[in-house]
Amino acid sequence: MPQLNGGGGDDLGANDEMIAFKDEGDHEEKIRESAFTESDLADLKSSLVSETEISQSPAVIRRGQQDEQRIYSDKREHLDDVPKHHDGGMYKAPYSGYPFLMLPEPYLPNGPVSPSSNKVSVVQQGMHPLTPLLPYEHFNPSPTHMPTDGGQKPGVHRHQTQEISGFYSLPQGQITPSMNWPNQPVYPLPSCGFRQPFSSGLQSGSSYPRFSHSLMLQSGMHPTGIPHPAIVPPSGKQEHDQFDRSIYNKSHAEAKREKEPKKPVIKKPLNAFMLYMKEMRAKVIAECTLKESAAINQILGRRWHALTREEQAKYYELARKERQLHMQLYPSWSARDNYGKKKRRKRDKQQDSSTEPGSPKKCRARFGLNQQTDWCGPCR
DNA sequence: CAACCTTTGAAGCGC
DNA sequence: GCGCTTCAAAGGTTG
Repeated sequence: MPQLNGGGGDDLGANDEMIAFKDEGDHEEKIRESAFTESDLADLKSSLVSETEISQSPAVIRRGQQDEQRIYSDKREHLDDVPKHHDGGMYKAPYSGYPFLMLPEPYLPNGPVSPSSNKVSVVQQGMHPLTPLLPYEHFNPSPTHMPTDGGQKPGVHRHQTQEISGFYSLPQGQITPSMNWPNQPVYPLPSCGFRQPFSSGLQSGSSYPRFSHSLMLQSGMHPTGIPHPAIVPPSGKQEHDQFDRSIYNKSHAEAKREKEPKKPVIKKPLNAFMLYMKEMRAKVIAECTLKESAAINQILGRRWHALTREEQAKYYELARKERQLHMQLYPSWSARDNYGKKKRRKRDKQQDSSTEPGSPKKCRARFGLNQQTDWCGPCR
């Protein structure tokens, strides 16, 4: 784990992070576990057991067992020494980068959150439990979205407990682009003389993803009925409508066959840099009046390297929490599940253009980026 | 309208 | 175990 106070590891890379996670996991586990009661965790455990029982592949079983074992052993290990850092229901994490680690009671299904409140305060409501960068502004946590009877859909993971689902049973909320992390560095708004070759103007509103109501209700939903940003329609957002239409263009059997195996796609959890990009993108857009993501990402890549270890550590830590939660929510999921689609496309493309010296598109893009060499200071 | 571009990091895969 | 590949987000651009 990245050293928050500058002590220890030099490398914030994935491997070191994971190793450090194992070594320094006690603190993290305590933080996480303080969100659950013992009975909650027992529920989680039993549900995970159920998950492994209904899982088909050995890999699924293996991961489910591992998760179950890990979670339960962690629970048993730390249940008695979990630091109680609650203040008015909001956990005060010792590490200030994660005010959202422990969700206050309003996040729980039975919490006092008013379902009618669409605009909620940052961090507290309407956002991803671990990434306040992910708004759920179009999600209406009406009771119809909350499976209180344990109703099970095909392919649904039964391990989802109410406690964990509480993490995701978030009311509508909106995050302003200016939302910051507690200790997040603030970049001054420059008089940016950036020349943008691609576009101009700042789009009103946030660039953060917005999950449409219909999307959530149809397939952007965690199997438990809890929407999660990691869950997207089977073919992705752009193919969403196409998917429905195509069914009617095919024979009934074909459509049925095609429809059945398609499950909501569970996306990979975001890594540290992705989380950083999500948070800072709007800021860079505002500062540099840029909209083209490739250029923005280059800026963000440089800024990422310019961050201090401590600043990066916040995101590595958050990413680790993301992975943890993702693993708990989808024990049977593997990155392999989303493998192959682009790979096949790329392979086909390489076969087609194996004799070509280079990609004109890439050269064009590089040329376009060369036009941006006169970035203003804040955009470097 | 799918694919591309661009970034870093995590994970999968093949050897 | 190492190196390569793929995918995660984003949205303008391209074909």
